[in-house]
Amino acid sequence: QVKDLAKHKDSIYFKDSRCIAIYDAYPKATVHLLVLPRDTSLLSLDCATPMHLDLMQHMSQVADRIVAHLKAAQFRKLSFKVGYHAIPSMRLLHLHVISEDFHASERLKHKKHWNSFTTDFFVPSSQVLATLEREGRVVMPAAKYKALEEQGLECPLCHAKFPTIPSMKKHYKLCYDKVRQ
DNA sequence: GTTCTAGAAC
DNA sequence: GTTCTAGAAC
Repeated sequence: QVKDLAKHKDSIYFKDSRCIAIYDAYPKATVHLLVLPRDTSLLSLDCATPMHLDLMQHMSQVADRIVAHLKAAQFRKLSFKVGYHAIPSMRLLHLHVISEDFHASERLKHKKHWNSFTTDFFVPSSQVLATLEREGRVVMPAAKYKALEEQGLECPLCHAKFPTIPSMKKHYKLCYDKVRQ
């Protein structure tokens, strides 16, 4: 909820005239930040118009600069994703900046959590911008994305399937380290 | 988001 | 018996 942003007061990572980056209160990986527009009339991807392209491109650039900054400093071993949830949990547009070590967070507890960051439910910022530029709007079909959110657990690296979150995370830690070495 | 719990899976 | 999930209630 928008009111919950109040509790982020002490967790501002970056701020400029058009957007603000905060630490997610429930990080689903080692690093999990949100980039929010300061223009709170932009509530979701549904209401994004070509008028918002400039702002959303700026948010994307800020996210990319944050990733570069993190990788240059203490998180040089991590890789990151920058994107939007197709069906967001919070009202007010927010762009996720998240490291891909999803096995590392105790906050990632449920299948929906896993699927929301490892499947196409997570839509890269670049893809959203390209769609908005080409089509003038961003449509997220509810049925398609609900299905992605509810699907069985699958490793995004090797596509192996697992029945439970603990087994999924245990595998992913190994798979992630293997891909990385 | 959290806690609680029934029932499935192991 | 223990682990885990999903759904309800908050």
